[in-house]
Amino acid sequence: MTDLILHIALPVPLLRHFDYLAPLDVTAVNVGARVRVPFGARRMIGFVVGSARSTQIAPDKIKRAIEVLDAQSIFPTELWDTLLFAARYYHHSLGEVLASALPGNLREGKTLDQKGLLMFSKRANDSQIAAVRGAKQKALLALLANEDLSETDLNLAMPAWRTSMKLLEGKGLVQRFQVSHYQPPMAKLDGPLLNAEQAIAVQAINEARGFKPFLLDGITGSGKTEVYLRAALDVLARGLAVLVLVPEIGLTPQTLRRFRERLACAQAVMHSQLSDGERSYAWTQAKTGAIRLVLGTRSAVFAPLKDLGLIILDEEHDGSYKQQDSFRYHARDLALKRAASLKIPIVLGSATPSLEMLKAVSEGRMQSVTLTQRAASQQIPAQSLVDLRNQDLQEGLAPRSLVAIRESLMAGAQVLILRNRRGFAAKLECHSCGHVAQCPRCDRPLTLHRQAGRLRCHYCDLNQGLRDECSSCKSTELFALGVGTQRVEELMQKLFPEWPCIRIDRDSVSQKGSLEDKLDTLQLGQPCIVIGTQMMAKGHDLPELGLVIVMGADDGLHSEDFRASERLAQLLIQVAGRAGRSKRTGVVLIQTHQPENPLLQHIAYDSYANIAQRLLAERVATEFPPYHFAAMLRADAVSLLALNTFLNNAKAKLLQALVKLELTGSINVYGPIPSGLAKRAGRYRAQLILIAPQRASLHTAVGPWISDLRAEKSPGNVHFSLDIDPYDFQ
DNA sequence: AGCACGCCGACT
DNA sequence: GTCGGCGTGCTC
Repeated sequence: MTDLILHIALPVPLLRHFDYLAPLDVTAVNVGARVRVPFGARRMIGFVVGSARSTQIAPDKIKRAIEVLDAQSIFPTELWDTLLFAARYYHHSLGEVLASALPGNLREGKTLDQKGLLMFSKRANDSQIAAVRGAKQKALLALLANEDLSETDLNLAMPAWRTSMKLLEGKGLVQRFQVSHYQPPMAKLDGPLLNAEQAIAVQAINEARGFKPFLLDGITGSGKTEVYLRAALDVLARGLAVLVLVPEIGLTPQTLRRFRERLACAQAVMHSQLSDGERSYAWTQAKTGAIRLVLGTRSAVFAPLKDLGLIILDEEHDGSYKQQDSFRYHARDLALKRAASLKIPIVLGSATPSLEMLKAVSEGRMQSVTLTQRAASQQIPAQSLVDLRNQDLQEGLAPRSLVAIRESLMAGAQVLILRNRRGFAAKLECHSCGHVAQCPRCDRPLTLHRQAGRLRCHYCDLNQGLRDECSSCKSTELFALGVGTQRVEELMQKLFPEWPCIRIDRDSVSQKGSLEDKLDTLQLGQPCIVIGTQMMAKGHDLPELGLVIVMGADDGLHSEDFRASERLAQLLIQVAGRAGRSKRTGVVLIQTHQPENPLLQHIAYDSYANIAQRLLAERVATEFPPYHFAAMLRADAVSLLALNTFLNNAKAKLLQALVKLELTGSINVYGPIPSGLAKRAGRYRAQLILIAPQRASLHTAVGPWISDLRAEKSPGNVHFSLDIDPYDFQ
């Protein structure tokens, strides 16, 4: 009797599996089961991807697996198929892909049995409650007054509740316990009447059977969520489960609240801020079918819901669906793949759909349903461009903007100053005519290297000194674009000391619950100034917002990133939607040095549909996605020389391979291009960009190429990764 | 990715 | 004399 050989995928960045002898007592294993194995000097959890009776591995090298952890595959078949596809498509290690689809507990080999969810129960009488001093502790006791609550409920009800809960437990006023099957208390309210467009959308989705992708193209305030709720209701009534994806953690509590109010079924959230216990609980309960609706961010696309009948993905255009490190998957694309694998409908919603999905609609691969009407009380905000040329700016703000801010505050409205995302490489712009220094050969903006005092082209070797005057209008007032909005907060405090100024960006809201706290403050409606980045444009309701000032719009017009103008259009239209939800008529002022720029003109005065058509035509002409297909080899190293040597070598290898594969000319290779962002953690970064008219030829060439690069030891300790369908071209 | 093995500088 | 720096090589 020969030993059973197991093919195991391990969570290491190696594009192959490893063979092991099955444990002595094991005669059969299922594909997809987890296995504990020795690997070098450590132990790891891997996944069975196959088995055999013989192996090429020498008998003295092969090791025996320690134990098989699951009798069955830990993944539902349909999810397994999607994960296999993803590993192939993104040229990523299967073991890492499979591990990334599991909650940490299960990834580390914990057993699948349900140990239950942590619940909290009040054990205090009225006199004890009266003696409690802390405001947060009092609030917690009030929440627990009539019902026991789970961690999930508490996260929803009160940010940063854990410290106060610990104190209450210490006094014996609260007790914790575990339950295995928790049914949260659920109300079921009737929804509002649908308008005609919503009714058509709901009917189309509810009648769909089999794989059927919908693009729900609805302007802000047109009631997309109501359509999601009705579609979910129908699917749940048929005994099937629903997966809802949103781009940001910040959007989960308010969205979950709406789903909880309306749908009577067990629901759970899945996002990166869950504790290990919460995460594996939600995962396991979804798998057994106890939880019927999962609401989550990017990684929830792997939620193993039993009898999944509908996927809803909100704000489809949002870049946060693309993972930006290690396993660089796009949750929207994998959601589509999963829906296809399950043969179920999927609804992608947005007020500003991505060009990829608009192209799919035009080719008949996706059905478009549109919502064009707003709820009656909401008005479309007035947008206009503020000409910055030759203006006397204060920290980048024009006199007209400052006047508008004062007027708005005096009228009792809130003001949002939106800074475009940072991280664009600096450019040299003329304050007099708005002209940005260009490379004469490549027709692309030159990058300003301030320390060196040089202007460089990232697409050719042009490297010139700074000019004293604008090449277009001879003005000598030149300044760096892409810098200089940091001190807006100080200026606001100086000019408008009687009104509070709130800064909302990654740094200021990194603590748990801090964003919600700030948003709650804003919803109270007191006039104030908010300085925020693009996260402010996402979904939050600000009823007293009367004025939005957009700074740094020009950065989006002069970027190496071909997607910058699409993103700028989406950002500005989304933020205008925030102001448009206001009870007052909103005003949006877009500051620019190029008021004649056609894109800005269209953003300010035209519809997104028309902008998108123009951008699509541009992408055809420039041979960029979605009409061509892209991949990117990103690399970083301590030494600039090692970095460029590696990328040049990689480029040469690819070009050689194309000759061998008779694919010469079918892939354009650009680079090495230095990353638009400053070097990070002391390492220089650069990349090669691959653009091909056919997806197939790109994948044929890239597969062997990346394996080759991995096999070859890179001198100078160069790190690299492959990004298929990159979102960010910086 | 880890982790071990291996060959050169400032510490008890 | 040896603790430890991280270069490079391997993992069934």
